[in-house]
Amino acid sequence: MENPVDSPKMRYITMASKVFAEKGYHAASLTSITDKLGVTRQALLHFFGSKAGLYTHVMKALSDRLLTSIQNVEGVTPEERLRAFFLQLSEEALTCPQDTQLLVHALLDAQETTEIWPLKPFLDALGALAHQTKRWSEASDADLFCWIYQLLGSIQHFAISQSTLKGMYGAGAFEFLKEAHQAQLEATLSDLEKTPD
Amino acid sequence: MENPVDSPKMRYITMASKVFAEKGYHAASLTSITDKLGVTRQALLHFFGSKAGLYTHVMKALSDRLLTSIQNVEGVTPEERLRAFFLQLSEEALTCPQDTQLLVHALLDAQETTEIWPLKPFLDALGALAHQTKRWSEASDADLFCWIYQLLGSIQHFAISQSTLKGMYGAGAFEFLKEAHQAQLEATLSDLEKTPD
DNA sequence: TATTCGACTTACCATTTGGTAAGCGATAAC
DNA sequence: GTTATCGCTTACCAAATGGTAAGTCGAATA
Repeated sequence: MENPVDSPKMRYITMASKVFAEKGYHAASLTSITDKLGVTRQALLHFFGSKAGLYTHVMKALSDRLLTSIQNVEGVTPEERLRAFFLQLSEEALTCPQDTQLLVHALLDAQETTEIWPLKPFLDALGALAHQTKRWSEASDADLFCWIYQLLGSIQHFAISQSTLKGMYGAGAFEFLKEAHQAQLEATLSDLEKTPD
Repeated sequence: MENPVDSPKMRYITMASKVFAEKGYHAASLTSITDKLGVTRQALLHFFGSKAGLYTHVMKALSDRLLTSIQNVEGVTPEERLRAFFLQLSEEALTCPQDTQLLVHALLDAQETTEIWPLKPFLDALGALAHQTKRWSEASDADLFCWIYQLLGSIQHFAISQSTLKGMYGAGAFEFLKEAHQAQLEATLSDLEKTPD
């Protein structure tokens, strides 16, 4: 099984991911994707059959990336790994918000369409990791999940708000917000050292 | 100045808000809005000039609703009012996620288009209220804002994830998640009674 | 009664959309 | 040398989109 990153198919998925992330599924036309690649629309249709087919591949790639990111995170103890994961996620969501945008778009679109849940493996893996920490080993699945989801929510919501916040308060003020956001995240993560009440 | 809720213009804005919330700006066609109203597409164009014009009115109405919701919240002390506001927001985001979806769609679209910031008055009012609490009276604007935005983020992210979570884990399991989410929110809000470290 | 005006509608249009059908040129297999 | 396959392209299409222009029709106004 060959899966080179520079194969045409992969190049198309990569570019499509960018455009879908920026504009969302409906606003992203096949032409707007292929224009940046120097090929015609039909190149995409040749490989993926339809726009929906392309989107499925894009979401699969996103799912794989998310899962890989949590599997490859550095650290010895579960606490270290979980902490490192969230810090890494926060930084990437701010510097390269593509995957976050893709994911939030998918959440919003979920009501109309989706039948598959590309982020389930990711969430399950994250839950399994958290469950190994002392803080959450005894907790209920619901409590654990909500703690995780709260972190994800505040990180991703802040990330997709970037342009809006810069526009409202200025790029300078946003730098302070980023620092405060980071500090707050680390404060929440330091709870991992504690045992439950 | 007359502004009855059942004027044609208002009916159009209300319905357009629903459709824009569900599908987002690009996927929502004028026809998909007017079909549910029993009028033709041109009725909208007559009142609002263009689709973009309609969307502007929709966002203005959203902005007004958000601002009103914080001004009308019940409670005597700032702590009570802020607490009540977030609890009310969380409940409404879950039972009637329309405004939340509208807002998140707007955040995602912000990079391409928007030049106006409909939620700035809302955020400013929320910040002003929080600043009156003992917990935050001495804090920096950035720290205060991030605390608010973290709450907003987790509430709204959880709300737009509703269908996805139900699809992934089942409607029954989601009820437990909702309880845990609520409990977690109240725990965070109880921090308001404390003074800063 | 005549006129204006608001709230639409019918008719029409250019553009863009996703999708189908068929073909083409280079490389690889036989 | 012929054939098949891969990775596309050109040509074409029906449907939907936002938008313009002009007209209709009832109620308010003069």
